[in-house]
Amino acid sequence: MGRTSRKSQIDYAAAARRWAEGNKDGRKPTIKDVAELAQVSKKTVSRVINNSPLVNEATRKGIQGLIQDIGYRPDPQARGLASRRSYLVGMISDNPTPQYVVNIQLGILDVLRQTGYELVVHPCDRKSDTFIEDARRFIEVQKLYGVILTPSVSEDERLAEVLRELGCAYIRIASIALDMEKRMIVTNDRIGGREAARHLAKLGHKRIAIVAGRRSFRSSHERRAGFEEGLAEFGIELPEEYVLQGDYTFESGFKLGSEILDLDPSPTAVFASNDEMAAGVLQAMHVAGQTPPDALSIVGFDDFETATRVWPRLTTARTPARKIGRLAAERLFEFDNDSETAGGPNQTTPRLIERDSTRRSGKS
Amino acid sequence: MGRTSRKSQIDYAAAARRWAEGNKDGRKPTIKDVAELAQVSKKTVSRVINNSPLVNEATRKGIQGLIQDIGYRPDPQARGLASRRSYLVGMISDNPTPQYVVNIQLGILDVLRQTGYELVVHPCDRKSDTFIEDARRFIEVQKLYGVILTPSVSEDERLAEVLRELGCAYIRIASIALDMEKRMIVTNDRIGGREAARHLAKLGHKRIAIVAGRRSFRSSHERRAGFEEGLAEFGIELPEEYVLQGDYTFESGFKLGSEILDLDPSPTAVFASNDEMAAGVLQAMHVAGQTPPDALSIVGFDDFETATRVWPRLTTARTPARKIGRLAAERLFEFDNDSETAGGPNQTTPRLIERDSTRRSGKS
DNA sequence: CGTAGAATTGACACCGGTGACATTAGTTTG
DNA sequence: CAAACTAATGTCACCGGTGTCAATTCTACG
Repeated sequence: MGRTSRKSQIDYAAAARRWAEGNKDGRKPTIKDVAELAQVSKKTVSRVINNSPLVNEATRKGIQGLIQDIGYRPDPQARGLASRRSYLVGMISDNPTPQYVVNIQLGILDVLRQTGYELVVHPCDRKSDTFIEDARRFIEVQKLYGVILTPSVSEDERLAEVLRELGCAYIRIASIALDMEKRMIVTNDRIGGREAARHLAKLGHKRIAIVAGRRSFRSSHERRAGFEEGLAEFGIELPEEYVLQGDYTFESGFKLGSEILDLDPSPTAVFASNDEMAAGVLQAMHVAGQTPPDALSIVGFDDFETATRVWPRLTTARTPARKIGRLAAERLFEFDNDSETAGGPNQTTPRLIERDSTRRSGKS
Repeated sequence: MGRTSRKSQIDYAAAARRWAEGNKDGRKPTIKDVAELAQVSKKTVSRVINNSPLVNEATRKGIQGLIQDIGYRPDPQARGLASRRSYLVGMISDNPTPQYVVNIQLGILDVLRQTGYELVVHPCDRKSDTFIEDARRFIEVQKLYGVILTPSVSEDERLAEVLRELGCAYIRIASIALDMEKRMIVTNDRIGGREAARHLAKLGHKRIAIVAGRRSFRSSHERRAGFEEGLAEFGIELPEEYVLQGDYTFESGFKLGSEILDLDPSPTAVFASNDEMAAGVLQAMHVAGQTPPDALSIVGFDDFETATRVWPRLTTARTPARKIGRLAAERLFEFDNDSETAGGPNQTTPRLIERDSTRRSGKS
């Protein structure tokens, strides 16, 4: 290999200077300009842009330099039109927690920044009856390169079906594997729930309640299942009246928090399956004149900002949202591999962050 | 006007049926297909799509129906390529508060949804030395239709200059008018600061401190200025030692909160110029064993989620973020008017929300 | 009724790239 | 040295629209 270029040497630097000269009016260079300056066809420049292996090394280097020098940027619209794709990645979400959404976005962008792709955000309402239709149009019309789905839309099988049908790459972020490995980022909420239970059990708590999220959410189910597993390890029962049904909102946490106060025998600890509800429970305690963790230890889930803003600061299982976004974007770009397995890490594990809302049982 | 179409009547409905017949393979229709079915040129269909007035009413109606029936959607890439524009709106932000960012996004999307435009998010770091260059590339390469700038990037004059130079429509969200009216959404933070002061003064407080934000932020300056105005109305002095310099972060609020405790004579109230810092002050009180508003009334600013999550819930001046996003997007689409004035409302005013973190001075 | 002016429509090149396929040049093989 | 490859590059139509300007059809009017 390593044949030298077949044409007489081109002075690319000189070509770049020539361009600078002849372009006083500041026109943006196109592929045609590059081709002419480099004395090759547009197609060869196109190959360089797309890292095609079918280009002589010397030619490639020269053209790359030229592109740098004159500041040529391929037009994504033209590229997309011709190749029936786009350089856009969509994020479809219906999660009401800004903290989560923004951090996932940031994680995705950490990766996209290096690729020249852009992120188009698309919140949605899964309950709308045009939801699937709207999403389909969005994906089809924009010819999205890929889509990242956050909970709970990520759990929607109809949407996944549409994505497959359209041949669009996609990654589903969820708490369990709902799809082929390469299409999932699994957050292992079950482990987080287990850690929460273990933490409280180790602190000597026996009467522990749970404020659960909506049953239809996988994460809610997983967090609870993990929690029960953790309790079981310590031989702790979870009586039915200790299971409070919330919906991940602060308000539901607040309401259930008051109910906890009426429980008899009263629990000494609660696991709220997200921070919002934990904050709600906490506030209910304050309103009732209690000061956790005196009478009640509280563990949350997610470690979003709220966890450190409230007092006492919440012990909570951290969901590494930004990292999740990053992984999702990374996997998205390896999606075209033919196998079903992921091309890299596709799991994250919550870690328990101990703060001030939990303490040893009995101490007061 | 109202001349009838010159060609013999076309049965558009029949044409649509014919399409459905001949398209068993589910190909997406293009403008060419529509044109052939309607027996007009592509250009006429193009005119219909773009609401050109140069189309006979009957023809327009027929083609519109046909487009509906066969589900034709113009390709934004092709449109953009030919007309040297795009159907993308950018949001450039460097605000660290997820609550704010997401709500602005939602507001923008409320408007975009009806237009077929999509939102591309672009967080940035104003301190990076390639910031301007990066932003320019983003805007130029994507040929953004318009850009919405949130504080504090919205205050960056270099960026505004780039936008103007590129002929890109843009809206700056900021607390004072920094630009032509049609390019601004003004949030009137000064009024919010004034309301905060009035509220505390009316409650009988005389010794009131302020936790200010970074001096270089306009909002911070405005909030403080308004606050001082409000105090002045009631003849209240703001001694220098009552001005604590923070930076809008929770941590700075926390740190300054402890310092407030050491002040002598100690203030009976504080105005923290955003909720994050207010929450920090509040937490510092808790850590010191105090329970606001007993010894210290606290007023925040923004009314983001944090305000209602902490205990006591914060009295605060509400920044209607989603509405701000909505207004910004609306104004963006009226941008092409030749005048310098805004085509609709371009101001919002914070409203004081009274909660539990403030009370009458002296009561304890 | 011929003609000017307004209303409508069309022809065609072009936006800036890429796909499919052809071509050319250098290398290896028999 | 011809044949058969391989490597490198080019040709040209086309992606799906829009801009420019010309052409056609009406309507109004002298």
